[in-house]
Amino acid sequence: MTTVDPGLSRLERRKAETRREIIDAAFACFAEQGYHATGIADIAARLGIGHGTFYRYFENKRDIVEHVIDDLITRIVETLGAENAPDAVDTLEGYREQSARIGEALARIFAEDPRVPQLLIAAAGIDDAMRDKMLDLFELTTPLTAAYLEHGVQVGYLRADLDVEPTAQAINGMILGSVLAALRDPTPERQARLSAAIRAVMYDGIAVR
Amino acid sequence: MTTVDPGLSRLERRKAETRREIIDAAFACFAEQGYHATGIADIAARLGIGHGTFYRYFENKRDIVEHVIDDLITRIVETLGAENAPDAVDTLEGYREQSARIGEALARIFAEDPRVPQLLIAAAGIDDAMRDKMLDLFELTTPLTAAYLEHGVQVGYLRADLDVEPTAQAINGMILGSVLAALRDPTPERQARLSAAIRAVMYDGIAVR
Amino acid sequence: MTTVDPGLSRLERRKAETRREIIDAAFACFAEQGYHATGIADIAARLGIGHGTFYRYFENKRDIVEHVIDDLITRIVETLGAENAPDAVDTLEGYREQSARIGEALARIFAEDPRVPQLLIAAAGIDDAMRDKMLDLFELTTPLTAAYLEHGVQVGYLRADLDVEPTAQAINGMILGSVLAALRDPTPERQARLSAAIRAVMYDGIAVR
Amino acid sequence: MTTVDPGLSRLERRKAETRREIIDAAFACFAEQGYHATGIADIAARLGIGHGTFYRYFENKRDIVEHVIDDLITRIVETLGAENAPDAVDTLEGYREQSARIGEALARIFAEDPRVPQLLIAAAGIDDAMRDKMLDLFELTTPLTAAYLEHGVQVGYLRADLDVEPTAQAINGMILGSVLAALRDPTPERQARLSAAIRAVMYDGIAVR
DNA sequence: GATGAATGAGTTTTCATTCAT
DNA sequence: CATGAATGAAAACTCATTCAT
Repeated sequence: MTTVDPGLSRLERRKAETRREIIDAAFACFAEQGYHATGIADIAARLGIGHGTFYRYFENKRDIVEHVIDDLITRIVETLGAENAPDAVDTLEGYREQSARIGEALARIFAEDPRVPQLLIAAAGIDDAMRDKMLDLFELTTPLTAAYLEHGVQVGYLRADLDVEPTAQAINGMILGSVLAALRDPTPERQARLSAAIRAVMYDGIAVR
Repeated sequence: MTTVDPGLSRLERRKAETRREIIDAAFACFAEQGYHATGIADIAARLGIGHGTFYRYFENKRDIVEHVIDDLITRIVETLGAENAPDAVDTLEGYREQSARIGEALARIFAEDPRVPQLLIAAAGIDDAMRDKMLDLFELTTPLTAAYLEHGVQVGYLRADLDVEPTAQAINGMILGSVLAALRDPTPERQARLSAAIRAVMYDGIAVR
Repeated sequence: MTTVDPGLSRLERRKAETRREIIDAAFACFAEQGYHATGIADIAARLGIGHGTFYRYFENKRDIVEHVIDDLITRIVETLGAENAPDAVDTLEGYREQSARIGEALARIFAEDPRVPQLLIAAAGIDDAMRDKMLDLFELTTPLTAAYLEHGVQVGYLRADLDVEPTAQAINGMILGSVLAALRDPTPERQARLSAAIRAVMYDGIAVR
Repeated sequence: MTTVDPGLSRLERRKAETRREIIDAAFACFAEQGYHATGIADIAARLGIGHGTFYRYFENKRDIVEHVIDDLITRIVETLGAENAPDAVDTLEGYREQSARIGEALARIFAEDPRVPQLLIAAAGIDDAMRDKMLDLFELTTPLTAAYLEHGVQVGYLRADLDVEPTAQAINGMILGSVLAALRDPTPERQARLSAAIRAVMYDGIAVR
């Protein structure tokens, strides 16, 4: 996914490639069996390398899981960032469409490969630092969403009295909920209904006018 | 917390008490150090009992964590159930107040003792069965919330076109988000703002009318 | 089996009775599950007594197995002794009949309750002292058999050049073999054929005259 | 004892060697202290290796004792097989000599290293499967001896009316008895007398003609 | 005297990490 | 540089034995 940097000697390139492979193998192992149930030997075996070799590329087990998670976070953030352009939208209609697009992008990451949310959940249980990293990831999305809201308020199609940041958090909570729901029932129809409900709540609220 | 049943011999009472103490000690250990970092010896040491004694009360490590989590879930569900009375509310205003009350009850459980959400998160990483139990817990709240919505629609103060169940999930997602947010920033002001924002989104939506 | 001594107070009689019951229960447990697989709790549970009570009657696990085995040996030796009367037989024919009778008595002990040889074998594996006790039991039969041979030689129907003691050992070896064989194939026909073969070897040898 | 297969890489050879060493060390430990009293740590310590290393070569304690015993049985069977050639003997005299040779071969195994019979006895007490394996070993010798008898009957120097198989069992019982006797009194004179007595019983019987 | 709750020594087993080849 | 053999810390779990009730 992340392409290997160019301009390196062949050896360095090969090394970076192996690192990549180890990260991918570790990702698969951790997601499938969990962090503690995964042994370094499992990761190495999946790649067909000696497990001593692993230690030439990563310090220790903690190190690799750190990299796996960071890699994952990078991918998620990149995906979000790619779709992210709050100031490119100037009407409520356009905004609704943008919301749907971002939702789809997230679905692509989370629902397409259920190992992704599984690993994120599992990671939160490794230790305090990891749990914090996961919470950070969740919090990190707040400003992204907040930027949209802010823009919408300024342009005038969102309520002027929005408490932007907490509102962004609330919205992201709904997205998180849909990611978790997808783990139990990943049928597209279900996802679509949930996604529609989220947008309905967001834009119209639930109260009768 | 849960009081020990009466009408038992002194020995039986003492035994039930010890079980309770072990569950509480295990809760503390798991929440503070995580499941894997906690040894049976740690739990026993915290209570000042021999670690062999532990095995007189619980089958094994898996057994105790199961009980700790089930105990926790019971407490949460009981709390929710106590505040739960969808048909006791007949106006939108009453409904808003009820929402606030439930939110506060949850805050009492989660924010008062941050070890509770910490443990729930950590538990999700233990194994597949535990992760599913946690997701179940999250899903379990859907019908509770849905019952409220359903009632509100019937009485007429909620929009007739609500897709009730997914909407309930969306709302619960916001609540989950606020629980997670509380782990990072547990200041009451922050919580209050978030809670207010959730209710604002719920009832009014974010769009300008 | 061994009757409880009379002339004791009621309490003493009760105590002796409980000892007997514990020995019997332990015999059953050791024979069925083996010495190491048997816990004191198993023995107590089989009797429906508390396992603390066990220690009022026997020092420890080693103590009980010692008593179980000694009890068993006593029973075997008594059985052998009851049939044993070398000087009551004065003809080869009578001798052959006597052999058959002893063989049957042994079969009654060993074949009737296969737990007996099973326990003796298992006991030999407990520790050096026990193994020696089992070997002692085997050796102990040598003088019994030797007495018969001696008598037969003196009376004149057995070969004068018999090296009595080793010959007795050889004969007892055949008996031991038949006990072991009975464990694998306890059908009476098989036992009868083996018993007949032993007597044929003993009295006639295998060589053509 | 069993030589390590050639034609292997140095590492493979070293590995096979270590396996052998572990089997030998385990043999010594089991024979000296018994199966249950022997810890994996004892076996490892005797070799000066870490006890984790043990688990690179054998699954668990049961696995190693299985190998130790199978190894022992193989050695015994090979020894018996090497001396075994029923049809190479055509006279009663040759037959008697052959018997003596086999007896000596067994004595070499059993009497030379008393740990061998000790281990076989101890093994019988490990569990049901092991006890059966030991009884199998004893039974396995029946057809070997029976083949000799059969041949002798056909050639004509053994009684035509022999019930061959049970007779073979009876003879093997005598041999077993002598093995056990050797454990208590391993003096060669004693062994020689017993061996002579066995042959006397076999060929001539004990009765006066 | 009976009981069974408590205890902890002792064992097996796993696996991250090191390092000689 | 890759390898996997070796290692031992660490953890779960059992059960004989003690002793307060």
